[in-house]
Amino acid sequence: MSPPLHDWHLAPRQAMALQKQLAGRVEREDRLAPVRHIAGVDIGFEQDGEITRAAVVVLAWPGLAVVEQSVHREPTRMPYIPGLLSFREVPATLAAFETLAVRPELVMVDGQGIAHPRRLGVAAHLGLWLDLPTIGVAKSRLCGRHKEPGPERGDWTPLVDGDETIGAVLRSRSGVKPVYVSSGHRISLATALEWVVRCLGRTKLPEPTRLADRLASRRGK
DNA sequence: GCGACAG
DNA sequence: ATCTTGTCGC
Repeated sequence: MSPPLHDWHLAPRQAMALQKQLAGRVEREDRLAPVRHIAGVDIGFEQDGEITRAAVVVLAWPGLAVVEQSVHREPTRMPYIPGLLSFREVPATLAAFETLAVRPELVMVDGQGIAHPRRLGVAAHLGLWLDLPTIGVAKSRLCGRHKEPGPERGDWTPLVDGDETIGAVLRSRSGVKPVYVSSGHRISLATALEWVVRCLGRTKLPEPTRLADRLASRRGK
């Protein structure tokens, strides 16, 4: 389905060099097909982190009804290293995607898109491998500076690193810590923000990510 | 050298 | 990420 871009088992040093190279291939402009299905992605762990559990939930648009789910478990490959999260989580995610009957036109990932030191967070990296539009929706900040967004749902402020705007800090729900939204691949920040807001339910996280999070952590409802 | 640091 | 009950608030 997705052509191999590179090897996954790399020393941190090599992984970082690869990220800089791949970042040059990430598209920040919109290149979206009509959206009929949106996928949410998240990773969880079992047995003290020994097992990595990738979860993908596909929702229909409009309506956001769940149409398909996929879970893939495998031995954890490497430890968590800030900035190298994709090397730990993307392989398992790709395996989960391969069992899907539906190919979504948009994917939301729990983590950063290009709001990353070398502009290649998990969402951007996954987008390159799947060659699909992806959006990063993180619960906390990895890099960049920003002002506090307004108090109402939908209020947001730009996430800036140096002289570059790498994402947005969005108040997805009033009275709750904001989420960090950034384009992953084949989508602009403005469009990414529109889709995240459109997919908001009554919780902090947009539905795709929220449902994937539950499935990955194997929590019921 | 001293912090910061997605999940 | 994960270990975990009750509790405060809309």
